[in-house]
Amino acid sequence: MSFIGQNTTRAKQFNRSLVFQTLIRLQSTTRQEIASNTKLTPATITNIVNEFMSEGIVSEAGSRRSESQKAGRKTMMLDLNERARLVAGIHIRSDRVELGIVTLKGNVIAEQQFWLPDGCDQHDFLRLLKDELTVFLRAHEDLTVAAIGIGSVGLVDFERGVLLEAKHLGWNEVALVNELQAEYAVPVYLDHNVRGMALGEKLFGSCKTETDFLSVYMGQGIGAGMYVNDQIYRSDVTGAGELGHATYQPEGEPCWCGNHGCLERYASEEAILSEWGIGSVDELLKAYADGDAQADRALRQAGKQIGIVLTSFVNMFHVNRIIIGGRLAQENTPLLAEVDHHVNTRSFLARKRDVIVSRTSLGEQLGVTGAASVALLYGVISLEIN
Amino acid sequence: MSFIGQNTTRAKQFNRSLVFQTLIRLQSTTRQEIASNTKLTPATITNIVNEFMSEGIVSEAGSRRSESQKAGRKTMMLDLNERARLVAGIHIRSDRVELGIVTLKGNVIAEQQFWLPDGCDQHDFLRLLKDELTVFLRAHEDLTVAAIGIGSVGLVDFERGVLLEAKHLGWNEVALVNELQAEYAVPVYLDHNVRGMALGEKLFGSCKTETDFLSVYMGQGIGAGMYVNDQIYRSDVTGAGELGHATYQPEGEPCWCGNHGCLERYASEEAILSEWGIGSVDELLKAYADGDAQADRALRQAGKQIGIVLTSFVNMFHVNRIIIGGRLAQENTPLLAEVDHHVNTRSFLARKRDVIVSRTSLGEQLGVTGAASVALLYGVISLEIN
DNA sequence: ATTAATAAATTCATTAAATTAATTAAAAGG
DNA sequence: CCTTTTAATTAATTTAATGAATTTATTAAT
Repeated sequence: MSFIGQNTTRAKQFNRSLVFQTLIRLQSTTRQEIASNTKLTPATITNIVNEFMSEGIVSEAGSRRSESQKAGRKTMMLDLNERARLVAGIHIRSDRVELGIVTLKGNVIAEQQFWLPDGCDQHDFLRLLKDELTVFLRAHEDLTVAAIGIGSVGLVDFERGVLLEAKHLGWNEVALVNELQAEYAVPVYLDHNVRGMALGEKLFGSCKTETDFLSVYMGQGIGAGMYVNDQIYRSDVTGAGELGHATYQPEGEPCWCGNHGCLERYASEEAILSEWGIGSVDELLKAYADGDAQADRALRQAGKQIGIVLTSFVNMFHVNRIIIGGRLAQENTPLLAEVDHHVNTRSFLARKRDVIVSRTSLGEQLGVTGAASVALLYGVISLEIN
Repeated sequence: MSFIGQNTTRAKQFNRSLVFQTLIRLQSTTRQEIASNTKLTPATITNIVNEFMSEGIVSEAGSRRSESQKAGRKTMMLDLNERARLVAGIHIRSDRVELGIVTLKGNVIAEQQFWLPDGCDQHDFLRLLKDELTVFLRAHEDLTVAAIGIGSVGLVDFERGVLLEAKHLGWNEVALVNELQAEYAVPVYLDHNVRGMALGEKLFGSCKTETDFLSVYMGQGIGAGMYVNDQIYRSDVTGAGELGHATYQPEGEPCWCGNHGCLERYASEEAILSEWGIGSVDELLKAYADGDAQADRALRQAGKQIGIVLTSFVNMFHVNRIIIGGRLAQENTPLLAEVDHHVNTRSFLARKRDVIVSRTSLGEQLGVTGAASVALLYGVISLEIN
C-alpha cells in the first residue's frame, strides 16, 4: 500500500532514473535528445548529466553535426561509461544458480554457475552460495561490484529481501538480502527471477520503449513479469505473474495449486516431455532439428496452448509486446510462431494493432542480466524503491 | 508512451489529489491523520488544506479530543463540503443513457435517463444527448456543474476525448468531448464506462484503500476496469479490460472478436438468457426469487464460469479485491458467491491470502458515479492527466 | 578574414514546493 | 496559575526544475 506523497527528493530520483534509462535506450545520444525525450528542460539535463559525469558514469565522446542541422554549435555526444559501475547478478533456479558480473549496458562480462546438490537444504544453500560467490568475485578482483541483485524462483518478498518459499526445494523464509549484505558490504536486492527478467528486458532488451509489456519465461514452470503504466508490477505478498497456473482447461486435471487444467500441465517443459515420452529438452530440440514430425507437433501444440492463454491476458491488458524466454523458445523452434499466430488472430487488441511476439534479445544470460538490473536500478542509479 | 520527467508542478498535483482522496476515504478526519496517511509533513498538509478551504471544498467542523490523547490542543476535524463542486456524470450504455449530478462525496443528487431509439445514428445521438442534457441541467439550475464526465461503452480514446467505435450502435469517431465542451463551456472528460466505474470504486466505493483491484461489470457484455500500482490502467488505443473475451473454452465456438469460446458466450446476460430459454433478466431474477431451481442453476453456472476466468487473472495480478457490478450480481443472487468460491479455492494467491469478492457498494448508480469520478478527479481536483 | 546566423550548452535568477525547526495555540491537570 | 502536552502554523531553509539571458561553437555568406 503506497499512498505516499511526492517531494523534490523523489522527483529527483525519478528524473535521474529516467535520464539513465534514456541514456541506455538511445545508446549514443545528446543532451538535446534526452531533453526532448523526457520533456525536461535542457538546463535540467545539463545538471543531471553533470552529476553522472562527476560520478564517472557518463562521458562526452566528441561532437557531431546532427542531420537536420545546417549551422550552429555541434551537439556533444554522450556515452555511458560501460564499466564505471558493475553489478553482480545471481539467478537462482530450482536446479542451479547462475552468477554473473554485468555492466551498465547490460553486458555480462564474467559468468559462472553451480548446481544445487540433491536435497540441498536452505542452510547448506546459503553456505554454498556464499562460498561460490566469494570464489567467483575473487577470481575477478579487478571487477569491483557496486551492488548485488538476486532473481529467484519461488515466492519472494522484495521489501524485506526474503525468499518466502521455494516449493521444489523445500526452503522457507531465507533471508537472502540480510545474509549477503552482511557478507559483502554492498547493497543487495532480491526479486522474483522472472520479474527481474522483465526489468532486464525494459532496461537492456527489446522493451526499452514499451510502457506495457509481458515477459514470459518457460523453465520448469511458466512465469511472467509485467510492466504496466511504465512500472514493474510487484505485488505485495507473493510472486504474481503465475502464468503457468492460468486455466487452460476449466475441467482439466486438478493442480497442486488449487486450480484445474493449469497451463503448466500442458505446456511446461516437464509436461511436454512427459506427454510425448521424450527424455529431456535436449532430446526434444535435437529431434526437432533432425526434422522429427512428433517433436514439431509437440512444440506447436505447446505454442498454441500458451498463445490461447496469453490471448485472455492481452484482452485484459493491451500490451504491445510479449517476450518469450527459456530454451524451448530460445532455439529456433516453431513454438514462438504459434504463440504469435494465436495471439494475433484471437486477441481483441490485434483487430486494432499487432502484438509483437518475440524471443528475448538477452539470450541465455537473461536470468543473470535480469537479476543484475534490479540491483543496478535500485542500488546504483536511483536508490528509490519504486 | 509516457517517459515524462517530474517537476514541482506535477508533484503538487499529485499531492493535492492524494490529500483529496484521503479526505474522501477517511470521511471526517484531521490534518494529523492526513499527514500520517500520506507521509507528508503537517506543514504541507496545512498548506494544501488551506488551499482547499479557500476554494470552499473543505471546512473545519469543530475540534475533538482524539482517543489516545490525554492532554494538549484538540484536533480540528475537517469535512469535505460535499456540494462545493458538483459534476455531471453521463453513462452511455448500448440501450440507454443515464445522466446524473454527483457531489464531492460521490452521491448522486439528481438523476435522469433516456433511451436510445432504434437505429439511432451518431448525429442523431449527439443532438439527442445535447437536448436531453440541456433539459436536465436546466431542470436543476440551482446545481451548477463544474465539469462533465462521460463513461461510454465501446472503444474510447481518453486523450483525444473521442468515442472511436461503438459496435452495437454502429458509431465511429464521435468527438464527444469537443462537442460537449463547445456547448457547455466546462471541462469534459471521456473514458470507457467500466474504467470509470473502477475509478468510482476507488474514490467512493469499497476500494478506497486498495492499490490493485479489479472492477467487473456484467451488462450486455462483460467488462473490467483495473487499478494497478494504485493507478488506473488505461491503454492507448482501445478499451482494455475485455474480460468478456477472455477464453473460457479454448475449443469453443468462434466469437466475432477472433477468439474461440469467449466467456461472454457463456456468462453474459444475453448468453445466460438464451442458453436457458429465459425472456429477460427481470424474468430470470423473478424466477430465482420464486425459488426456481433452473434459475438458480443458471446463475450458479455463470458465477462458476466467471470465477474460473478470474482465477487466471488473479494468478497473474494479485488483486486484493474484485468488485462485481451489474444487475445479475447486484440483486441477491448466488452468482457472486460462486465467483467468490471459485476464485478462492482455485487461485494461487488464495493460498496466501483471501481475495475479497463483493458487489459494488455504489448500487445502480455505478455508471453515473463512475463517469462523474473521472471529471471530478481530472477536472476539479488535480487537473492532471495521470 | 570578418560577420551574421544558428544551434548547443550553460549560467543565473526565479519560482515552486516540501521540509525542518521554531513558535504559537489550545487544552488538561495538578 | 503553571506545567505539560499535542495541534497547528509560521518562517527559514533546502531542493530541484524552469525560463531567460548568455556564452560557446559552428556554418555560411560577404
